[in-house]
Amino acid sequence: MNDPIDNILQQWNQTKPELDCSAMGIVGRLLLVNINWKKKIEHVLTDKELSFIEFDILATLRRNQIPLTPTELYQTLMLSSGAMSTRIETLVQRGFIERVASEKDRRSCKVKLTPQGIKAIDIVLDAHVKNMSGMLNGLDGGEQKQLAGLLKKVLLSD
Amino acid sequence: MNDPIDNILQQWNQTKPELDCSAMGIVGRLLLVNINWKKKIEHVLTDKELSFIEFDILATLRRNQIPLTPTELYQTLMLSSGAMSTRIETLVQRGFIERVASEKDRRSCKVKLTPQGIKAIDIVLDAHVKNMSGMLNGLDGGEQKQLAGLLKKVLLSD
DNA sequence: TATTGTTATACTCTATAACTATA
DNA sequence: TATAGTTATAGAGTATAACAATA
Repeated sequence: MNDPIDNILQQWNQTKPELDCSAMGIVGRLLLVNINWKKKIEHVLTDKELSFIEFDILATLRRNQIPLTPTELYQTLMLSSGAMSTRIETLVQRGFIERVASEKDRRSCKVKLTPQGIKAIDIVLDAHVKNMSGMLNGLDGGEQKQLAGLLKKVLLSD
Repeated sequence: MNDPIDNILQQWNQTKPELDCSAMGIVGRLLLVNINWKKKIEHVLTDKELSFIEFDILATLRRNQIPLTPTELYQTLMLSSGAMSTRIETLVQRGFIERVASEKDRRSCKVKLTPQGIKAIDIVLDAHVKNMSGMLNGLDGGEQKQLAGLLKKVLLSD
């Protein structure tokens, strides 16, 4: 059975037979799976009126249990400070988070989930986890473990 | 050995022990590998003054061997017609491609690589393939085949 | 002087829809 | 009427740098 990448590799093979496409077969497939999965994830999040990065901020706060500074957040989520400020502000205005002034350092603040924010992220998280399970339906349990292991190996080799 | 996702899963486990994180371990790792790999790919392409989508257009034309219409291009590359028009125009102005008027349908045209465009994409492609091979250094040959197979299975189950 | 966080600015990229020409 | 491709517009999102307050 052929997937979309098989067709691309076949075209390359006909055009440039000397080209070694083995790496392209892996990288191309991973990028394509990423596109498909991201669409499915965003579909669930949009349903709850959250962007991917907004979800990431709320989820990061939730699983850390303690409030984080804007600096910690933009470093964790690989965003500029300015972009993080904007995101924080819109989440504050929607009642999901609040800024708590620091007592030790008066330049700084902690970003904290509101009770409403906790409720919202818990609901979205539930839908998100179910959604991800569905995305993996094509693999059995053993294959899922295998895939996780291979991806982990790639991450650790970076 | 722990990767970044292990830490996230551990935090979730402490915060919400009832949450089944097995799917998150796979999806999270794939999204993270995608971020890392895309950065590396874009580093090589930027070096040659090409964006990812510009590279994709040139590569699509190269491996198809025959010129394609703008419509075929934006459908293949999942872009709007307007966005594709803009991309085509900048590539024309840089001498990589040209529009050839269709004889059969005077509304239409074919987008064709110039000799300079072919030379450019061939050089970039070479660097790109080498780059991708390097990205897979952490896996041996058997593991690479395994990963390709698992990703293919995911794509075919969508 | 350096750092925290915000604000102002400008830039890139896109989708949408209006538009032209042709089928 | 429908379609191919372009153009005009507006929106989302970002990084950068200037900025104010504090260390």
